[in-house]
Amino acid sequence: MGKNKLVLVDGNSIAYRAFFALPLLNNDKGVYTNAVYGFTQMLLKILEDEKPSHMLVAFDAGKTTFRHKTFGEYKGGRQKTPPELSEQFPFIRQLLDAFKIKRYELENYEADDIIGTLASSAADGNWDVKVFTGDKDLLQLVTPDVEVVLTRKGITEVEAYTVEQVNERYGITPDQIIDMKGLMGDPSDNIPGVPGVGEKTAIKLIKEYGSVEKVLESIDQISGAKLKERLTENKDQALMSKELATITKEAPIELGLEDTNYEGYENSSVFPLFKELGFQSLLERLGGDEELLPETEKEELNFQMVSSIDAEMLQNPSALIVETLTEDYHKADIQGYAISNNNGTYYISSSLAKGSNEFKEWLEDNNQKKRMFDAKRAHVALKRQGIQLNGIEFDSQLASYLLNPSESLDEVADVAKQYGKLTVDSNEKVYGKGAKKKLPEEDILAEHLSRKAHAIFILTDLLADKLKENEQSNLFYDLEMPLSLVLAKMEEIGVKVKADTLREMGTDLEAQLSMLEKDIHELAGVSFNINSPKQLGEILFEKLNLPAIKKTKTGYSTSVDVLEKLEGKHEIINKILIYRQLGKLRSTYIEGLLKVVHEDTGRIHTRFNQVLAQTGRLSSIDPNLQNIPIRLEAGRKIRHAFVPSQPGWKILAADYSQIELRVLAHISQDENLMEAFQSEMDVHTKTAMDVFHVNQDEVTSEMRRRAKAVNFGIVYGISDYGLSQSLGITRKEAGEFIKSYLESFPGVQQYMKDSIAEAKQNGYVSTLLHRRRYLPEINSRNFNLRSFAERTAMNTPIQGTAADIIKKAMVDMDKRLSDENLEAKMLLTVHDELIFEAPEQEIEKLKEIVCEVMEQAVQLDVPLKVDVSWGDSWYEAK
DNA sequence: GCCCTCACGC
DNA sequence: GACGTACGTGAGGGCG
Repeated sequence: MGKNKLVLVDGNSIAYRAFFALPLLNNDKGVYTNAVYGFTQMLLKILEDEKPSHMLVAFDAGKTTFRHKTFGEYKGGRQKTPPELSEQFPFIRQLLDAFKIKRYELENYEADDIIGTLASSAADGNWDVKVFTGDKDLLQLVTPDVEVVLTRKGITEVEAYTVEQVNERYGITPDQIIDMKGLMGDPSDNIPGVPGVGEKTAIKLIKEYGSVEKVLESIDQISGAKLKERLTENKDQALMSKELATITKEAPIELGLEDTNYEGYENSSVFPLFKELGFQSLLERLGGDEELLPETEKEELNFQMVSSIDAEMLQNPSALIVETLTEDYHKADIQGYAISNNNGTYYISSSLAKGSNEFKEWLEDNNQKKRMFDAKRAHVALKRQGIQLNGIEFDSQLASYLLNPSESLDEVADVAKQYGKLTVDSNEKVYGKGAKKKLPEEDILAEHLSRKAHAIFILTDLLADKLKENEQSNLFYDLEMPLSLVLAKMEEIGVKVKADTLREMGTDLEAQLSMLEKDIHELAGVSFNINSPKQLGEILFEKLNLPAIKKTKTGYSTSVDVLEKLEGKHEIINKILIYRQLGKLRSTYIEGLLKVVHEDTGRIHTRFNQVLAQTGRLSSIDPNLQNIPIRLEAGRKIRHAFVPSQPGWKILAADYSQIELRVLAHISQDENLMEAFQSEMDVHTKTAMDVFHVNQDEVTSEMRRRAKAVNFGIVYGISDYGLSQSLGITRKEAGEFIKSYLESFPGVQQYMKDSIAEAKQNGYVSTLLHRRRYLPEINSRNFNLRSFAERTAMNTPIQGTAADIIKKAMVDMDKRLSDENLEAKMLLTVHDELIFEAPEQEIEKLKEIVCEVMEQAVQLDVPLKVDVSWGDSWYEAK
């Protein structure tokens, strides 16, 4: 017989976590629901992941407990539970009842004690127990049969602790947790401990002596006069603290393990409560699971599977679906079409479409307007069938991205669900996923595509109105829509890559790597997989006994910053660093790129994702051509392989100089920063002068390096912690740099304040061209979430405006190239850089045009500056 | 198939 | 005082 699975939940703790992790949501009746919502998410996750046979949620009861007899001030000074949370507890109880989950509370005892008692009574070997809580104190309950799962961040991100993991994290056994607390105390429960003893000292002492009692017996042997004195003076307090921290396993509870038996819940009792609370998304989440809910009625849609194509279908305007199943549309076949317009909705099979010249002409007719979803995909797929798609009036994927970039809207179903009433099944539901993905029967396909087409036809007006309301119509029609076609063109052209050059570099790397591997294995005295952080960590920190500087949640960290700190301590380190660097080049850039070079043309066709990045930037996949190495020479050589596609042509690269800082100068109107750009100063030197209060000729290279990192931080919105990491200094020092920076650039400081205020006021921040990013967490009472939202509020207008500018330059540039009848082709964009190929005789002209177009893309109050270079490869164009 | 760590670019 | 900290994509290992 299998073991019983008992899940015990610390109800108060999880409710608190949920409350502080989520913004203060309320439902349409004005009742706060954030804690209930978070609690529900956690419950669903537990039921799904753990599938418990037994389950119970324990709550604290009343204000005083048996511990108050020991120590009257126990939990003293603790802030009162916010009323916004208190009022949610009745709903949490209702929720548990609806889920048919047992709940329990006991006068004079805390939830911990109920959990401790039940967990210990389940120690007969027939039970697997999991305890869910946000309170680290409960780690004392861990045994080989009992795991404690702590919430990490948000609600549903958790970390399970076994005996080994407690030991790994604290270096002590679970039952020594109470000894640790006895010495260090716990401010949140007002447990005093021994003054002056914190976590580090407590662990050290417990590791050495085993328990509080043993420590107190051995005070004489302990080094440090001050510590001795404190331990001596606070003996009783230490013992009492340990007692307070100890969870009882003998609470007089009136229910036994069998009473916690869990048999699942019924939608009929859960759904009405969800509805009352306004948990629409959870309703849908459960509703989407066919096992839990009978199929929801889809509204009727009249569509025709047509056998011939005629004018009735080819209306202006129409919604058009060009269906592809393969993710990479450069390779995808078209599986079928659907058209929806005022006359009706029609499914057209791909074979029928292929034979119809009328249909082809309609697709290519710029005057026949098409409403679409991801038009770039259709454009590229059709191009390979010899069809030039024209007349794209509206791309609802782009529109919904502009309306809210944080919604991930990968397919028509997502947008339909969010904005419309018409039900569209997800592609996964219709086609399956992974290895099982396949075309359904044709009538199913026909209905699916028809529903998509119909949804798009209806959604277009709705989305267009919303864009107008947001003053985003220009952004949509004049920037993102034309840009999608420019990107389609760039992707279709592709960039020529010399596979032979890559292969030669690969052979060379191979030789170096095998030598390094041999050396590393010899130095380690054993053969192991250097690419495995786990094995590498064991070799470095256990076998070779090097000091472990940092841990990840799964083991030792072996990242670059850790290894760099160990350089000089052992010969092996440097070799590992080089091995890593070269290994990355081999796998990601040599092998990775070779895999995607098109056999016939020798070109690489990336895909730019125009609807993903929260800031408005583009991203690039399959392959990512926006992270080709440049910083280190060994990697930079990869760029030798990127060459013009025709003899006599050159590669030309144009990049904006300091575009983000120029944008910052413009937005903030900071006089000091504007002056720096107007006088064409080196901005990092200028920053160093102001931050370190020195003259230009006193700026050392170290000062400039630090100033550059500060500017980097400003541009990317990193925290003092982030800056401290990148400079290898303390967080305090990093904080002081930032402070000094903001004093030197008061306009910037004011901008930062204003931007946060704007986000609080409107709920979003925006860029020069009205791109938006919503920041609901800006008002969160969770420090982390709020801080993150604040940094985002400061940073997104800067990065997003820079993205606006280069996108505008791309659209303008595409037009200029054709107006001037140049053969030059735009190939790539890397955030602040555009890459072209052109016949050598066009280079001079191209340089001139590129500079003009990029620098004049928008008018700022500081000049935009572009650096251009060209050569026989991307490497030479530096 | 999914998660984690690591590493590359801006 | 907590907590984990710019945005992306991709490779490899290790687990189920």
